[in-house]
Amino acid sequence: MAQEDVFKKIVSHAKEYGFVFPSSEIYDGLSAVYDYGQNGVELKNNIKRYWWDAMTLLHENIVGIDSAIFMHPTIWKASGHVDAFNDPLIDNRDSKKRYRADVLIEDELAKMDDKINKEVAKAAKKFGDSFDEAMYRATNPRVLEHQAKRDALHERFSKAMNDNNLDELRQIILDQEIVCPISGTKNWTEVRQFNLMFKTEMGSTADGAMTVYLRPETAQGIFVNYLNVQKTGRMRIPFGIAQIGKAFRNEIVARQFIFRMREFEQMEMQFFVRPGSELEYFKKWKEIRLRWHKALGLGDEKYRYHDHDKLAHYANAATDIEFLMPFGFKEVEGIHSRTNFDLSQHEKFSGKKIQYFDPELNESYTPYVIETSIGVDRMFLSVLCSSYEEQALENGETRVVLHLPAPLAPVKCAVMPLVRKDGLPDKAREIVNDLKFDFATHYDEKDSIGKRYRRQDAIGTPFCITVDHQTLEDNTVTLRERDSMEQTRVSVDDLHRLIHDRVSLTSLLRKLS
RNA sequence: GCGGUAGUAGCUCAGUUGGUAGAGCAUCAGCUUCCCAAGCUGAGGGUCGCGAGUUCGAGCCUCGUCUACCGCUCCA
Repeated sequence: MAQEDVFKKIVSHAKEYGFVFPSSEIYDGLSAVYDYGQNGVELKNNIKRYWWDAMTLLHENIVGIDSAIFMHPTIWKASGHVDAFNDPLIDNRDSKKRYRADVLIEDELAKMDDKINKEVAKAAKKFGDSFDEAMYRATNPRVLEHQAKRDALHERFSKAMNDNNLDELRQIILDQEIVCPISGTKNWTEVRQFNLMFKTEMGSTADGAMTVYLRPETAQGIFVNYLNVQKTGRMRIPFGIAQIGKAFRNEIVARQFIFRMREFEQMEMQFFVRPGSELEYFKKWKEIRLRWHKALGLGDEKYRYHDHDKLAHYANAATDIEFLMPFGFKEVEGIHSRTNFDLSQHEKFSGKKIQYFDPELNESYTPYVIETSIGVDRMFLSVLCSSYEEQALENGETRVVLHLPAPLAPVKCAVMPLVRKDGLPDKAREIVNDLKFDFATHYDEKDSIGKRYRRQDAIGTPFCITVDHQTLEDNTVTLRERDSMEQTRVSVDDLHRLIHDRVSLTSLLRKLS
């Protein structure tokens, strides 16, 4: 089966079994927004719990916070998000290529400069040593004419950019007869602005309202709380702050199911270190994070690092942990050495001193930061995709089974009476009422036992407990394991321990330390 | 955002030249059933993505719109 077909089946399966639904589906949906269903939310919560415990329980120098989605708008100026994601874009209808309108005009300006410079260079060659470039530029009529046109355009362009006048930008492109480098035509669309940040207003009256943004990343909530946590938690460098929360990006295109959504959830940890030691910690966190992924047992060969050659303005090292999805290796987690960029920016914009006094060095500095940032939804997708199997059975039938890591499974065990009579349901209920305090437990008495097993396979339940007539005699049940389909006869008294050994997060966490 | 393709029950799909919607699986109730989607009886569920138009009449034709997939494009 082609990988795309597998992916389609996984998407269907996710809906059919209550993992992921398209948002607002009865109103025809909302592009690139999805809801998690009754099983999806459990799986997602388990993933988050695994990450949270791995960070905060296993590292005594990492603490968590939960910052608000709304933040002071200046934060996004300091972080660079306001300026960096306001590109005016224009499409050429013939070549179907998209350009930044401002870049097209800047190129045109550069061309005009070239023309003038060539003119000057030609004159310089002609006149030799006695050539006075400044004088020539100031007096030659042709140069002056070109320069005037160029300056006029520059002024018009600057004004349009300052006023955020998109129609004017388009008009400039038309007036200058700028053509698409591919198609050579002037068949342009409107200029549109894509700001990746969602805007809203805070304050009830129109004139008193303030524009605020839905955060495009959770990291800034950590940076602006750095001082609070460091001081109140008596934290000493190196230390980390972890956070799980929603973030919002108004993506131009958002595709591939929950891989790229407009509303998504991040699990981020910012680790503050002494300047100069950042690359050492960068390396360390790359390893720690990969180990966290691999401990799930989804398959070591499905992971790879992707080191960035081109670094963002704030970073001095960056790598992705990529996972093999049905549509190829895709970024699931990013590990970045963000230098002291963010804290320095907030120091500058807030006017507050954000420094750490290092008692060992007896000096103050702005800490450097290593960031580990993982998308919850992408993690969810990687777990779902690698767990999905259409398995051919010996009897010629197929079963769909989710081989979810047991600690992440939405339901840990299902208890079912073999038949619906002779007091077996009562006995099964009794077992459920004992297990339900510790494990997500299902009870099911409907349909044949085989059908019930398949239903649990489809949502990845690791254990099925079946009550039969022998149970009434000797208090034993059969414990059926999801992946092998093998059954063992065990005492009801041992159930708790047997299940706990397999489904508790502890077993996963122990692999990490 | 552009281009192409598609949208009918929870899922997978059928639906003839335009004549008031079907199947399998799933769901629910009951019977049967001593371990891997068995069987029997019955039931519920769709204004055919949404909105206009053409027509005596639209799931089918036309336009618009929303959503998804594929290809561009973008991705701190």
